[in-house]
Amino acid sequence: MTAPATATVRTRWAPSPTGLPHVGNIRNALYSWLLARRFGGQFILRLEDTDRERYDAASEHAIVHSLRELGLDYDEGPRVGGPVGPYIQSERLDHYRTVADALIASGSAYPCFCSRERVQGVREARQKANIHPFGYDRQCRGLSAAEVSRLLAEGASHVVRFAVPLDGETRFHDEVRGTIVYPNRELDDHVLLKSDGFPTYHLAHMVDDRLMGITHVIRSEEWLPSSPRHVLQHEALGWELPKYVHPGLIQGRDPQSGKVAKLSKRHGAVFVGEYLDQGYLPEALLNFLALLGWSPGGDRELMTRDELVELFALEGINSSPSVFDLEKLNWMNGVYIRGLDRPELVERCLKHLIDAGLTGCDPDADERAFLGEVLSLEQERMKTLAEAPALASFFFGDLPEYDEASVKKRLKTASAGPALDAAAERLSAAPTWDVAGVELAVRESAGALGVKPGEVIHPVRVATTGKMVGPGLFETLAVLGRDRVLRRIRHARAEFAG
RNA sequence: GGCCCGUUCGUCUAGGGGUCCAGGACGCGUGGUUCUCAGCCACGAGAUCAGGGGUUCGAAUCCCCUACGGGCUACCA
Repeated sequence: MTAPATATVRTRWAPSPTGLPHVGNIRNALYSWLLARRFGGQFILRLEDTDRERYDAASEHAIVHSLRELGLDYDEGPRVGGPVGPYIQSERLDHYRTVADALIASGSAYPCFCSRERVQGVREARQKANIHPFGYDRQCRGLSAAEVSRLLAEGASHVVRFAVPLDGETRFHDEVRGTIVYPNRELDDHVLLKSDGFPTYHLAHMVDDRLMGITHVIRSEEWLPSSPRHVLQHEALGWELPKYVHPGLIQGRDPQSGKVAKLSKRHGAVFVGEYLDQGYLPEALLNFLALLGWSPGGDRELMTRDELVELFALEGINSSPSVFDLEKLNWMNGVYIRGLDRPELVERCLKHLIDAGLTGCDPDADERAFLGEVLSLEQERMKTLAEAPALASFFFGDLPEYDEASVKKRLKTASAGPALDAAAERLSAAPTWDVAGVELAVRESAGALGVKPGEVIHPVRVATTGKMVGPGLFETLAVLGRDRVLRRIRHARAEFAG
């Protein structure tokens, strides 16, 4: 795609603060952000808080927080402001009222005084009798002007509905799907303004997109069926359509039934904050999410944020749904963790180590250096940062936690005792305590006993780390330090080895 | 039920009429490296491109039908 010659690209992410943002929501934010950054435009955050019943202040914070943690900076929005604010819908109610009035004046909308109960009853009856459209039966659309003003004067509760054309069809272009055709007779007269004076999504989003100069509306497939309503509203107002982009949905699998469906509590919807807390790196999450429904073409998979911006294009977006695959995210996160340099690795793991009580909340330079040595030994084994404490805990404290199976296999054997004794003796005498020094000591112990190095290495590993899996033994011993190593070997010798 | 959208290895995907008896990645299996695990490297299994009809000299690629999957069907977004 080529950059629009005249208008600059302006995209938005417009979540409603009714729940914490999950990866499905964030992917749309990502695509919107990427498009804006790719073409040097603006990315806007707008809060669609028009549902007073479901409003949740915590999710509002989570939305802003998640974007910040992921580094998806917005040019305009709540807190930062901007030229076409406010960016919170509840603060711009008059705009929606104005547009609704204009629509009423031109005959494209009308007040509806029907009760919720009647509307619901009608809907059910029509659906059962297969009368199209299934929803509202347009009773109030035929009200005389006199009747309307009488009811209005009485202060009768009402909503404002859009007058959908009775026949014909609505067609529009979707950037990833091509032409979409929708028969108008399937569309009932949807609500524009609720009885509490708040707009519905149908009205609010398009008014704001217009007023905020949004050029590309990126939202998932679930919005496709209501798009013709939005197109019709634009036509009624004589407004130019933004470009519509409807990527396929992200689906999750229900562990019970194995069936896939739109991400939801039951179907694997995990909040982004949770992934971040679990130690998934923002850059890995973004890279992975970008690939769920988009591809740069070819074999390219690992991409930095900048590369993503550089390569992103609407053409690569997929119209078919995709299943969120945690296994692949785990792999990718591991790749990114392995790419971290030592100070970064320490920085990112710090929170988890502190929470686990392995280090103080403000480690000094020496402690950080030690953490760096420890973590880089475990780095290649980490799938998430949260695994750091469990993997590295044996580096801390007097004694490690001894794993029963490991002890049984490597320490409670006839050869373990002599091996530990020999190792302890040579290690205590080792002239230098570094990788080469301890390696020499351990190998000489084996030589003296006339056994293979493994016969000493394995018992020493369990004696000093408590487990039979872990980083290379010599590197481990070097970091552990002579005192700790000898103490542990002697303890294991006395405690376990026959 | 109705309408809309979708359908390439288990999963994410490349591919857009001949170079595809379909390529890459995750996962899986085997082997190598090695003190274990991990990592890394190599190899392998895995898709009659949902099925059926067309169009064409030629179709994963274009058209139609069917099946299946998903979405929507609120004074929620």
